[in-house]
Amino acid sequence: MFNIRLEGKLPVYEQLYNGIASLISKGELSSDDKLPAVREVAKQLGINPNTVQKSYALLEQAGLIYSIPAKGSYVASEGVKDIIKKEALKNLESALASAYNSGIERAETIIIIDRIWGAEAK
Amino acid sequence: MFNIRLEGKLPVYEQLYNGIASLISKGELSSDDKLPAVREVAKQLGINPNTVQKSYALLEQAGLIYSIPAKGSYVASEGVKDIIKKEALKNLESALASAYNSGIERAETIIIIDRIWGAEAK
Amino acid sequence: MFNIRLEGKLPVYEQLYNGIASLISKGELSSDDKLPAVREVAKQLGINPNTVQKSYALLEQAGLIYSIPAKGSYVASEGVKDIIKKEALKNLESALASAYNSGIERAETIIIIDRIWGAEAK
Amino acid sequence: MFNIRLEGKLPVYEQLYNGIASLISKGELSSDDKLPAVREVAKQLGINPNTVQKSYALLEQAGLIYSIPAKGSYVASEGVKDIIKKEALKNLESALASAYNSGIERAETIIIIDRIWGAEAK
DNA sequence: GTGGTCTAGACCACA
DNA sequence: GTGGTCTAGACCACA
Repeated sequence: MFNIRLEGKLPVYEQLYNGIASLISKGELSSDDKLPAVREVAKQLGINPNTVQKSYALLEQAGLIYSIPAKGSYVASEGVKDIIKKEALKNLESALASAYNSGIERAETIIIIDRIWGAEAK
Repeated sequence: MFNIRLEGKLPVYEQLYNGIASLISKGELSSDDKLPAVREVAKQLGINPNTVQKSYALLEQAGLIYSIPAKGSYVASEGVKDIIKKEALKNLESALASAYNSGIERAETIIIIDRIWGAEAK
Repeated sequence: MFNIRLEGKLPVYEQLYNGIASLISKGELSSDDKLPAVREVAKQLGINPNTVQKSYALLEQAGLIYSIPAKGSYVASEGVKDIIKKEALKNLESALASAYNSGIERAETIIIIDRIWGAEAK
Repeated sequence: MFNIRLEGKLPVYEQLYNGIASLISKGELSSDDKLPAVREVAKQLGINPNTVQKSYALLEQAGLIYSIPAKGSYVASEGVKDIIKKEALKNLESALASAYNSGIERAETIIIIDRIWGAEAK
């Protein structure tokens, strides 16, 4: 159900968190859509239900989803995308400031940006 | 002794961590340099010694400084700057990826970059 | 709730860390189990909440538990027992090597082992 | 001068600490023997002088050596071997207790012991 | 109620 | 004087 690749060295629950947040901001998951059950996701991705549970808990804590006990978890309604965007912006500013402080050059960050957004943006 | 401004909503111990890491990567603190005592920093910045202690503990854990009880804390020796830079790069890539995923435009990130690095870099 | 004795000269937060890790590897605490609240443990053991907080933070850092603010702390999911065992084995090998280097006799270590594991194991 | 191999994943300063402590307990370094200068050791082992400095500081703190500024560092006189042995014993007991707690079998520890002390001890 | 942060202040071992 | 540990107690955001 979830088209999410787990890879890299970040904690699995964090990758899953980011993956779901990404699906929401891309519009592949809309307000009030039901998320697949914790056990479902666990089985499909081959990870432990507790790990999925943790990601869901963090998503709820961040206001991106809401859970109704014994019913399921749903994408939150009010301006979810904005919440995600704001959170991402905050992290970005913090990471950019740290990068600047540690002597990383402006040019280096632009290279990463072009790689991610695609250089076509020229 | 430390020229560090504490502001914003990040935890104080985290700001202090970043501030000291920044001084190291800027070369204002070099390998072998002694850091001011925990209580010294606390008094100067008007914060609690425990908070400073926490920052120092995190810096030691990250390999940026080492502490000898009853002696003091010192900037670590082996490639400290590189450690800081690598850590910052990893955070940056992660934050940029999240930003992209959440629909932030390339132009928006450039604006932040210009604000931090200074637009003169043109 | 926790059946843990605090004694000896190791820091309290370390004894508590070891005690909880031990409960997990003995199976008295299983994946997904909720740990008693920080304040709860503090009251029961007669120690300060901050000290418990420190132990919980170290356990989380070691990947043995995970904490969700305003929810609680839970035993981590993936192979917690293995993590504990591996860590213990590493420490053991290191300590035994140091013991050998410092001239401790084989017989002396066996005496300690018999005291801990119980000589009945014969 | 020092016949010490640095390898494995322990911090270098810790390996150096253990190596020197081992030389002392084996009698290859005796009371009041002069240790090679920090820079000497650093050059010979290809590591940073600060790292050596840290090991020396820890050895002094542990009472194994004493340093006379501008003269050098010397192996301590009173019962150095006993100090090392006591410290090793303390670590050993702690590690064995953790091993027991985490479900490691008595037999497993004996295997390691035989490997280190040599099975000839039969 | 819960984890997390922070202050104020004490004590310890060690140099 | 120094790093480190600990108590007592407050406040915060969040559920």
